[in-house]
Amino acid sequence: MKKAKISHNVITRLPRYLRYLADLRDAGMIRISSSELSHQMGITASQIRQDFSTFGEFGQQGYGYNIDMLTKEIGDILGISSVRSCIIIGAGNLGRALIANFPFDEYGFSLAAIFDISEETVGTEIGGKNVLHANQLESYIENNRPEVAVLTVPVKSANSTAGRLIDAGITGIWNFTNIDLKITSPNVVVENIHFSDSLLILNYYMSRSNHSPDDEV
Amino acid sequence: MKKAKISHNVITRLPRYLRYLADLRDAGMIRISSSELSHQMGITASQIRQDFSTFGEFGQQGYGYNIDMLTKEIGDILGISSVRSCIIIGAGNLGRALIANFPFDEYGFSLAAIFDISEETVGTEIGGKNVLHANQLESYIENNRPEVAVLTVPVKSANSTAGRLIDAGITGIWNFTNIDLKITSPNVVVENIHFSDSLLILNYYMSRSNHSPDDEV
DNA sequence: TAGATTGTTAATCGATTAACAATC
DNA sequence: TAGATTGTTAATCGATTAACAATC
Repeated sequence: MKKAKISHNVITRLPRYLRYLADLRDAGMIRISSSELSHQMGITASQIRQDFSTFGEFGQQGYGYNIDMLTKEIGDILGISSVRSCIIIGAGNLGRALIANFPFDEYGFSLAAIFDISEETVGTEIGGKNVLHANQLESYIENNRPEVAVLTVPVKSANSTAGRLIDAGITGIWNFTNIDLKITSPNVVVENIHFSDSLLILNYYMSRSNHSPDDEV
Repeated sequence: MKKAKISHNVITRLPRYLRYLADLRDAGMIRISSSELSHQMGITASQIRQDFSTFGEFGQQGYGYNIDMLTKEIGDILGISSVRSCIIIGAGNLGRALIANFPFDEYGFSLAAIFDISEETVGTEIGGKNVLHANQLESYIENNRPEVAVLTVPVKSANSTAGRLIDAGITGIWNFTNIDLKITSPNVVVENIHFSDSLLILNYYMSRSNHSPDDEV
């Protein structure tokens, strides 16, 4: 089964399309043309049509795109409709923030368990879930088969934890630690959120901007 | 003063170079060639040399790059050495996580103040700093001139808060809210951390991988 | 029907990779 | 010096934009 390779750039735009479409729907709109969406999003209508046509024919000549229908198609492409079980490793501040505020279920995930190693935290409840000790990771994964781990542990235990997760059968890691995980298994998907990289990029553009009005950012 | 436009792709790789160089230095290494770094990072040596040469001549034929020197150069390009004052708006879980764990000073920032609107939070201390009420934002910014705001407020107040920040003189926003801020001022730099986009991308690649061994990710 | 707008092909632009002379 | 490795130019590859026939 051969698949045409779809570029990473296209994939990264899909969630953004989804956000704009949700806003349009919330505003009561039914349909939108690529050119109108282009104005709102600040990208070319050509790119929008190219992006969508990568996955199918979602529009209609002379009409544009039906917002509900397009939302559903993009959601399906991104896998929102299928539910994947995930676990959070590390119930520190960041882990707790995700547990308290992040709507995993809106994005096709269900949060199944929380792990930590701190004596004070293990056994307590966070967000209605009992925090398990990380030494139970392997047995939990074998028995419950979650697919994804949210990695919010300190940097120094990041790689060892990731290794254990993968050995136990985890196939996706949402990595919040500020390093590139050393992973050899080709079947594991890793998606990074590198706070520090992002802040440095902000720093870069700030030191380049504002100095002369004709600079580009 | 005309500057050659440097591509965003190059900029996004700089923090990653910096992380690898720090690891190499920690491992006691003094110098590295583009080809050795290429193996470690999984990108081509050609790209590495191209990237660096965008900013200057940091290497030496027959020798490679001095790690300390290269680290310093890239750090300077990213603006690590200059200190920018920043404030956090929103002392919820995420704001607190950043205050507690994120080493702003390692990346050229100093955290100057924290704002919130909750009666319970305002007036308390977090990370050794007194939490101010958000109605003092304007006066604080005018008096203390922080450059950057870390936006960790709920989505519904994101745009209004951003507008106030910019009106008061903030020129950089590290945006953790899950939306694209509506900002018209051309001199404001925004860097987004969109958790939901990232998780959807993870979801996409998971639904595409593991099905057949010859698929690419 | 006439106007609007798609899906797609072709053209352009930009980014990555390859190659190699320069030189440490 | 000989070997290694850079910085840079040229070649390739891929992504974006433009154009337009198809068609709702």
